Amino acid sequence: MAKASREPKISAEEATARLRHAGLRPTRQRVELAGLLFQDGDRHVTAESLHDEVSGAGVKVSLATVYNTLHQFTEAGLLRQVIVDAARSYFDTNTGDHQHFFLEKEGLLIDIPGETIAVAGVPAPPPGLSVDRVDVVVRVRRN
Amino acid sequence: MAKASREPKISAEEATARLRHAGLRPTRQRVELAGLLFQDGDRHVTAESLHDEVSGAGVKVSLATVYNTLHQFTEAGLLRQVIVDAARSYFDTNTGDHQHFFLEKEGLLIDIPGETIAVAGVPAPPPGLSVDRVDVVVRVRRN
DNA sequence: ATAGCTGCAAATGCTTTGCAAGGCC
DNA sequence: GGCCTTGCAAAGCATTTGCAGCTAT
Repeated sequence: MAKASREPKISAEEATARLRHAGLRPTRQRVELAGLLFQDGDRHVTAESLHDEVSGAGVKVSLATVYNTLHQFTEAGLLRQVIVDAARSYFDTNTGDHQHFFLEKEGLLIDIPGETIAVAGVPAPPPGLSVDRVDVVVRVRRN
Repeated sequence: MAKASREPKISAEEATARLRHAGLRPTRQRVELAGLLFQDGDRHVTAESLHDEVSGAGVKVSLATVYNTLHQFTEAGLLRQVIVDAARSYFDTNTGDHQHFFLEKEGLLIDIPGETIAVAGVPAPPPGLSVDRVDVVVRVRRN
């Protein structure tokens, strides 16, 4: 059930550089997690899935640290949080403008490039409010 | 802090009829909750807010029953669940096609009529999947 | 009568936090 | 050395569930 066809994780040096850039101290755990997360531009993880993955790779990182790290990465702009499921939080390594397909049954997220979808007719928000972001979630199910 | 300008709740008879229609037994608690929920077509509640409201009205209903009732109403098609916040579930009395503004800071949901927003360019979902629904959440903040 | 509901309290599942020990600069 | 980070375990929340007692039909 492990992901067989993923590019090898990025080097510790790359991960370290990336962390320093974001103003985060490159600890062993962060470097390890960054290595797994940023190997390509399209990953969706939950704290648990990432913890399983890093644990499966033989690295010891506590679940609490995974949670903390995901939030730190998010604050640093390295990740984006995606809210589609009441039960758990997803984190997306793609921080750019894009939307998602979501397969609720399996907890699967699939990116939709930002230019693909056009949302027209968004009304002006009520007085005193301004638009922060427009999220589109295309909920899908298996046929 | 109570909502001062809300229409009086619908009569117990109306609520009862509505419940029977949905195939739900009109118990005291359900009639009471339905009366509060369906007084107009645009309410967004959480289990806790509804529990506070019904309790504040001097009616005794346990929080567990509020949760159960919200889910039963949702299954019966009387409510729709809205997922915009990782921390809590919202239920919307408007079950028709429409979208939402969401003020995260205050947990406030505001309806956007279905015809207002047009989402174009939704790509065909990956093979084996079909679109269930397209949710648009316009996240706003106070100026 | 009886199948279905309710309420309480306990349990659950995800997430956060306090704090001592350890690691990076 | 000093400050930041980690890890564990405990705490926290929203939500769900088991089950005895109650209620609508």
